[in-house]
Amino acid sequence: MEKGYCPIDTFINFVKGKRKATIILHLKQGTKRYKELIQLLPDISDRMLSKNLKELEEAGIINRKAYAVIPPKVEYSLTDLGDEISPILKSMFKGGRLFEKQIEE
Amino acid sequence: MEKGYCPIDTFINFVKGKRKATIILHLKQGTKRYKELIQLLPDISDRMLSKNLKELEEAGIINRKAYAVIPPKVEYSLTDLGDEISPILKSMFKGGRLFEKQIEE
DNA sequence: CTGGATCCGCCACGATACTG
DNA sequence: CAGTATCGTGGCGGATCCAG
Repeated sequence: MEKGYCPIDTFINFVKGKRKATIILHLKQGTKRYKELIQLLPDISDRMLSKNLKELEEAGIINRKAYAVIPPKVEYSLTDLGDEISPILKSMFKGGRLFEKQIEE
Repeated sequence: MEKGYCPIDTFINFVKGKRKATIILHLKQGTKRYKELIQLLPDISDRMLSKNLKELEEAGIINRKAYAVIPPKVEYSLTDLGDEISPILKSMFKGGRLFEKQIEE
């Protein structure tokens, strides 16, 4: 992941893609299928969801489990690493609300 | 800041710009001048630093204090809001190290 | 149902040069 | 010293079509 940057930048690079963080929080609620995620994220395209899921998988944040059945069935869930970082996302969630609040003023 | 997204995305949008987060952490250490920041962030361009500083100022995260002297002197410091979110950045810092660790393996 | 492949527009970012 | 102006570039993200 690039050069000897600040770890914060590393973190952001893993999480910034479109709605990656939001995906993680949804998976924190439990295992989800592809279609369920699409419905939970109404403003994301197929292409972006699959791309983000693949990147999250490569980053070791989520597990991908495909069943060899017809029609296809794929389940996504958090890895241990995903569990470790989810509290950080939670605090970012709270932090984001601080900003939203001040925008209204 | 776009639509009714998840607050996490709001947070990321405020902080993602190249090395904005790193700037905040440096200012957490105390008031800094423009030139000091440039030296602390060796891989950032003038244009990016001034742009990020301006955005952070508009976001209410930092204060900009210019002195009408020659040569010019400008000091940057964190606002209360900047103080509030800095612990979140700290935890992102720790989270980033988790990723870096696993990259090596 | 779960994606991959392709094309394309837009914006963040980089490098350089210039100003009060 | 502390920026702004300008130009060029790469990659993110959207839309659409196709495949197993």
